Amino acid sequence: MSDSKKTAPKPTIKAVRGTRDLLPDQTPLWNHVETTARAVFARYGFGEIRTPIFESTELFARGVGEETDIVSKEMFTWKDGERFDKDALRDWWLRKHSQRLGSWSTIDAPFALTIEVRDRPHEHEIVAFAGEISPALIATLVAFGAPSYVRQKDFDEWLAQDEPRDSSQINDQSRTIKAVKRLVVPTAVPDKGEEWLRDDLVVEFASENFTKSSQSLTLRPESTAGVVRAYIEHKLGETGNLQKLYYIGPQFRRERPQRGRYRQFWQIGAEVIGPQSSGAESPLRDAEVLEMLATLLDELGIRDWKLELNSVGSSEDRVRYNAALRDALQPVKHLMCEDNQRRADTNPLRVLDSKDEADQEIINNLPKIADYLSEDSAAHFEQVLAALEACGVKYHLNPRLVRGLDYYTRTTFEFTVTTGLGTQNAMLGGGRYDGLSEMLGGPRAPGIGFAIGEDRLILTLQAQAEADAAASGETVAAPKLDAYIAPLGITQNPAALALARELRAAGLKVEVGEGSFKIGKSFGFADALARHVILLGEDEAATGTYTVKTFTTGEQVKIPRAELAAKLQN
RNA sequence: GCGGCUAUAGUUCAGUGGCAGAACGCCGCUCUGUGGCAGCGGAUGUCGUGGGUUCGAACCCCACUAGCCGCCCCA
Repeated sequence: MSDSKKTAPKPTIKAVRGTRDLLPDQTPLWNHVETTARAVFARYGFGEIRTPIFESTELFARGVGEETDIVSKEMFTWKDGERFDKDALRDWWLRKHSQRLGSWSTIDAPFALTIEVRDRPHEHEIVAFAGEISPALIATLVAFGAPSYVRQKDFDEWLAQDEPRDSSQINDQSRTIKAVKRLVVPTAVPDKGEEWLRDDLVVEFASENFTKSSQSLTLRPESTAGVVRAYIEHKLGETGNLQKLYYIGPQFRRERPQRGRYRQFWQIGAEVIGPQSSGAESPLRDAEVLEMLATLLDELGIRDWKLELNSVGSSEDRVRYNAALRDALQPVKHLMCEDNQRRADTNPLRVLDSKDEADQEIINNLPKIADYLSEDSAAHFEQVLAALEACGVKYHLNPRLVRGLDYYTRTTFEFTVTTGLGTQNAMLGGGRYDGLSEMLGGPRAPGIGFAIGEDRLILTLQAQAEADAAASGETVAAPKLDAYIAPLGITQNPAALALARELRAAGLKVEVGEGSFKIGKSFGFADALARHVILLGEDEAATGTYTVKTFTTGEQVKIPRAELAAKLQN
């Protein structure tokens, strides 16, 4: 015992910031939400689409918008397939020095090593000259001509600082060594001396790009862009039909985690998109989507949702409104808070979102988007409202509802709740995106969609359930298995498993105990897990009649094996 | 990304410079074919991680990590 305490414990690995595990006590609720969503979507004619979890970075830059916070600072982006292009570098170097090289230009020159700068994988620096990482060879090369670039001492120090402190860091070092071995640069030629080895070479080297086959990829921060990409890629518009697509899956944004805000979070979303001739642009679609969401939230038992609705107009409307806002803000912006002063110049729309109390009066007197809608946009919005009223879906017009993704046009909306989410009270958001397909290089394909924050939905449901439990004084019990089989001795174990197999085949939910447990302990396990306990001892094995106890009533009966399954159903 | 609060047993938390605790839960026994109740007994642990101050640190200081709250943004 004391020995094992002396060995240094390995550092534990925990779920990374903003991610979490959903354990079996959580997943039933998640599955319930997803099952309900699928059922509702199916009734409205939606089919499921599954798009990749990572996409080309370019997709989000163009779709979501380069200037949005999501794209500019919250994406998990990396270079994939980037390899050091030794040939390209050699060609470059030989070309650069062809005159001086003369006949040398065809030979294999010794190489200089470069390493990736730590934590900045796309920057390289030269550390030593060598074909292999051997101190002897390095020493030789240093003597030969390397000193103008790197000193032996620097290289030694660099190696030393990478000495692993414990086993968990070995991989890190191996990676670095591997990087060193991989990145090989021709820079020196035997017998030509160090005249070749000048600092300007390093500078020039650093400014050249010697990577190949790299592409920038990004974990999806939202799914609409990917769905529209798929719509374009598979030419779904060519069918002429309206496409109604839904998805359920994780999204990734590198934000500071908070309650209801995670770096990996789940969205349930849907998109209605198609060529104009399919009716994709019809206000009926907007209303249908909103009515469907109201139905879904009702069926899930979300009690206090509120639909906030606005129209931000077409992209042309928005340009005009932005200009009007900018003009209106110019004379008063110096009275506003720092954030709003900045927004007044960079993104006037966002001023409308401001919660700064002192600025509210100014904001309320700013031009209203409604006054800048084109006739088409205004008529479209009116028809959406009319259809909602016909369906009896309550909404609140919020002229200050401005959404942060660039692709939104016309109808925008948000469903908020008051339970369980604190200030992150937006549980769901969406809107129309009539120009998105074109932005992604596709055909004209107006659309409307939404994304539900599943994590937030679940938090709300849990908060509601807690409030109910507190009000009624009752606690919700986890559903129990139908039976627990308690073998009374290890010799009964095989028979217990055989019985379990039989009952499970009959559709019962069954757990099997272990014959080495004492009977009291078995009862404890059984009561925690199941509604009935089946005792399996020598008597039962001999007679084929089993003792079954029902925990809720305390009743205990003997049941022949053939009748067990039927009796346990109740 | 910014500001604030927090981190001690499986869980909820107490402990503000001097032997690391309570409750619940857990384990054992009373009790080897009837548990839950009861009685008795037991173990809970790198006090988030790493440094520093101190004779002495869970406690004071610094850094880091993570969570929560607010901002920002969004789902």
